[in-house]
Amino acid sequence: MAFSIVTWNINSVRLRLPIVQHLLEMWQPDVLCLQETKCPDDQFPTAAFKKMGYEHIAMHGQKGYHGVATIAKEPFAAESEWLEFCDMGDTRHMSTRHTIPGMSDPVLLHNFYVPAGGDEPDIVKNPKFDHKLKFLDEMTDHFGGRFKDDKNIVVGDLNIAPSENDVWSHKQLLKVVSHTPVEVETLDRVFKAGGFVDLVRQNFPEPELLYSWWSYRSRDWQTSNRGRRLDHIWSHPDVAKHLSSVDILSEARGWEKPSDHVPIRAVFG
DNA sequence: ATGGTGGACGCTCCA
Repeated sequence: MAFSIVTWNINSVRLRLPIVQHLLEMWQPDVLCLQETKCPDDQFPTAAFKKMGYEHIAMHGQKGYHGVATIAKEPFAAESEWLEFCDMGDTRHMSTRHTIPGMSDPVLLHNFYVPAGGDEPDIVKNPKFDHKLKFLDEMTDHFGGRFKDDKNIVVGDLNIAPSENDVWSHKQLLKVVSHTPVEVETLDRVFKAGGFVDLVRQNFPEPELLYSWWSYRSRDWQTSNRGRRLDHIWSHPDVAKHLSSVDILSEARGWEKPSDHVPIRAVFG
């Protein structure tokens, strides 16, 4: 029995509700993790999801910025604590426990929206870049500490394209926030602390070019194809063993009023 | 070297 998890930075769940519904009809995932919902919890379009058979919703949102939500067909347990990164109070993380058929232990599914980090890759001149690196350091602490005995899955917009095959031009992006060596190294410490497997790369090995995001500031995203792989799905090796396929839905970048990110799906079993 | 677009909010910030 297959079980699928989708992650998507939706850039306003209320504005994008039609394309979210389209995705649910198309893929019917068991679990959908959204980032950048930009929606306070009491204004989340809960009824629209319930009407589509997604009756179980946990969210952690705020007015105007950030916000994550995890939506499922079957019941799950939401962890009551969110990581309060850097004491900013930003809604950038939530975690939920799910039972996946064929797996003996429940998984702990982390839904992340890592800070973008501003324009300049300098921690002195740019406090947002400093915040991004500190946020990642706190992730490393948590995966080496409180979550170390869990079967973790990490999904979300991590706002870093780690490999040279995750960007349209490695050379031209080395000094661009999202692909700088210090970000890649800091993210790699998170990855190693959790003992993770990159499920997307397990399915599409290097050197295949993979992108999940194309800027809005481009005349024709498809022709110029200057993308970056900012969205990720990682898991504990015991979970990775059950991976059967991964899909990156690039065509969603061309949908009506698109997000600048596209959905990624991992299928288990 | 610069600007390009888009969303939320409310006369501006963030990506």
